[in-house]
Amino acid sequence: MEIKPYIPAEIEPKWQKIWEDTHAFEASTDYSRPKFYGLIEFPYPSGHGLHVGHPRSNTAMDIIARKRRMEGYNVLFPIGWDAFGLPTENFAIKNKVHPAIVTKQNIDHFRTQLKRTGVSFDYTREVDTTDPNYYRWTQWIFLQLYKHGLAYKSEMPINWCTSCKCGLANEEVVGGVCERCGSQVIRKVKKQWMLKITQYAQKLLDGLDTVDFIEKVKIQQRNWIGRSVGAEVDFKLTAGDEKVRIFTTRPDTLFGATYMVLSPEHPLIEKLKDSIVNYDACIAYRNEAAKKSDFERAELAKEKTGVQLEGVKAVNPVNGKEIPIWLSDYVLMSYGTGAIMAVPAHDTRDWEFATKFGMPLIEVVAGGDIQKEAYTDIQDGVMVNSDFLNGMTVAQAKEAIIEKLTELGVGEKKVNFKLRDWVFSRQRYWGEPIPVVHCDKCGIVPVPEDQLPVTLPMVDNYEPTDSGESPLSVMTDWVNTTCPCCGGAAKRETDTMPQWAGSSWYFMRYCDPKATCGIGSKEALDYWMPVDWYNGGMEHTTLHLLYSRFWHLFLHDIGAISAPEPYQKRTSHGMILGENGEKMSKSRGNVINPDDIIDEIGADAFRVYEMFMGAFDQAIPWSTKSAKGCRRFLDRVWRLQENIVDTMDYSDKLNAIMHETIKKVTLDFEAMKFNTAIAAMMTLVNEMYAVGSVTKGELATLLKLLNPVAPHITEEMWELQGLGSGIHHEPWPVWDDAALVKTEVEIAVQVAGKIRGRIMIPADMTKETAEKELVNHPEVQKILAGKTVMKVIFVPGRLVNFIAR
RNA sequence: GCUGAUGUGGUGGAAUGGCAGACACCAGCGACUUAAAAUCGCUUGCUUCGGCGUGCGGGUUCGAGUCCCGCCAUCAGCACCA
Repeated sequence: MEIKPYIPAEIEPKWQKIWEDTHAFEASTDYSRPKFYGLIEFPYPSGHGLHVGHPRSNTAMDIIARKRRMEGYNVLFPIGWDAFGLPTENFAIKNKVHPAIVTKQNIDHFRTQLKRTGVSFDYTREVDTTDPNYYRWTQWIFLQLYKHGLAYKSEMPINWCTSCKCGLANEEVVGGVCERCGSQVIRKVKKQWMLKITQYAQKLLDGLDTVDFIEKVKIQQRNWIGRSVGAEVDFKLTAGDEKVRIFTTRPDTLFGATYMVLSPEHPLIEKLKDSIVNYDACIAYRNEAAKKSDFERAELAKEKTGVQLEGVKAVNPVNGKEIPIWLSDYVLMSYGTGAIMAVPAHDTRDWEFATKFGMPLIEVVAGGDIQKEAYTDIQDGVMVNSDFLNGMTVAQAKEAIIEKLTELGVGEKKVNFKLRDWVFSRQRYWGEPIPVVHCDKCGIVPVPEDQLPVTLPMVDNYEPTDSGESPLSVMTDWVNTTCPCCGGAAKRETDTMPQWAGSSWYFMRYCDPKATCGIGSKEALDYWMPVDWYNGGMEHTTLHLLYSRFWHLFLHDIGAISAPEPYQKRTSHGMILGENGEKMSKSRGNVINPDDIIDEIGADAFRVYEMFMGAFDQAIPWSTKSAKGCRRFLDRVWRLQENIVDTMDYSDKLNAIMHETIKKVTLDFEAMKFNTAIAAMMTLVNEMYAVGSVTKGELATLLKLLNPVAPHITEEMWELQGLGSGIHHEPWPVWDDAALVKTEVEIAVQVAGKIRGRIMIPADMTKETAEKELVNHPEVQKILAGKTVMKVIFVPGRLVNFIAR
């Protein structure tokens, strides 16, 4: 039969319009139906537009969402814009356009591009983090955190460019110098708003046991939180009344401590100023250390540096021994207490430091060779040189020493977390204003909730200030206000929130995006939350995923949301690399624009390729040639219409493979093995061509299976074949296990594990029968000629292995 | 450095401890065509035809791409990019 040609440029816009006009993918507010909430990370609408990486996650969740609709669920699959942030602000400064205007343009561009890919987002629920109706509630959440003591101000080091005289993001610091001007960047201390995420460390850890995240995400989060059990121990000093508290995970090695190390920023240095003989050298060392990042400082491979505090020593509380105190930058103020006892015999970094500076080693756990390297094993060692601990295992010694320290009142058991509090201030314009005012009389006063949002003033100058304060600080009309408490003159907080703020609760807002009396109505939040399935990048595992879980756990605790955890299931996609195998970036010149690909092969083929190109969770280089192969596949699907047998039954020849394919595609989609699901459909189509014709029933099933991946072509063919009013609300196909049963199977014949031939046997042959009788099979006889069989191993449906001599 | 992952033909990849290379891409040959494109068909890991082959070296097992130990290489994150 003559059929019209397949022209994606005609059918794709046609169906996109029909879906929009019929509200096909809008979530229903019929809360009696079973729900499915599928989520992708909302994009940052950058000026460069969509790149081919975005559609990977989008299409994957789109497949799941479309399949769920066909399975009868009320599906929420929303989209929004994470639109505050540094790149937009920098673009705006450079090009003299207001960030709000840039943002609007970028969002419009992104939306247009996204719509072309045919993703079934519910665009009526769009969320934009820069919309005052949205950030009003971001500010509200901040106030709740503040009221519950989880937001506080603290001195924190920031990156400070000595030439631009402004604070820099880590990303703007390249190799220790300012990305813009190349001048040296130092760490400068500034008062910053902090969120006490550490108070939720244990809850964030425990919650992981209740959710279905892929294992590597759970492991990364657990390691990031970094719970470790140890002890805090007080060391007296030989000068002054001060004590130094140290944290250690190895209190059992206390008798092996030969010196102490303080972080160069440790406040004790100031307090002991008068007792320290070489105070100037200590300050010089601290200034040197300020030039390095924590990351550089903690590096194991680097040469250890340090300076000894002269004039003061520390006293080991268990044996009264005096040990020297050093400053070294490998001890960070941000972890533990900023001070350690150094046990060079049993800690690698201490060992390196001690070897370099000639500090003594005392072996307290026997079993290694401490002259060669630190002995860090905690399983097999036995305590020595440790007074009352001698002869104990490491585990026993830990218990015993903690008991002793507690008894003496010089230490205690301590759970410590690597997780640090969240630096929440930015000295930037393009972010949510932090809703507090500073009053000379009343101090920090939160803006009353009914006065939210505190809107960003629309002004012309949002460039960084020389003082390092936020650009908002020079907008006196906005800054000067009255105190909500006493009515006197007060000043607004001029720091803004980080981009993380808006992205920490957007998934809640989708449930009820236009709510005006809260983050969303209780009814909507109760129905939709938690997110059933959240797919995103591995790069968001430790920060965004933890921050947003923290906010959600907190909102649950104050009764604002019922579900305890925000995400029931979390999966991850791999990054799409350029054709040269490198990360796509403008500077490398290897960026692929989806618009170009869609122009060339159509959105459906683009989607098929995005899903077919490789394992979903792996990084894959892009290949435009391979993408064209996917277009060929759709052409072949289209041309199946040339030879159709008008029956809804499956033909005998294709019945088995039809059911196999339904099963494979159904299960593979759920496991996000999209590449093998598509391969199975390709195999089915190849088989249909081998048969020479398809029945209308076979074609209908193929179209339904393919619809989530290639929605436009399948809608068009469904209509052309007169199969109904829209494939997207057809029921998902089911397979019949009975149709999969085979009477005969081919198995491999091995001799001593090596393949020697293949034979056909009845599919239901039992292990006993096979092991007894397969030796007599004529083919097997040939293979085994002249050998004596010692043992037979039979694996049903797979192989038989003869151990023979 | 720390944490997590990855390594299989010319390329992307497939394979509950059980027939390595499914499905594609590229390339080559053939058909159709005045010709080209498109399409269709065939070939396609290496091989001295014995075999050899899943980054390298060991191990467990009747059997290892898959499990264990030790290396090497690459990628992601490292808290102010999001």
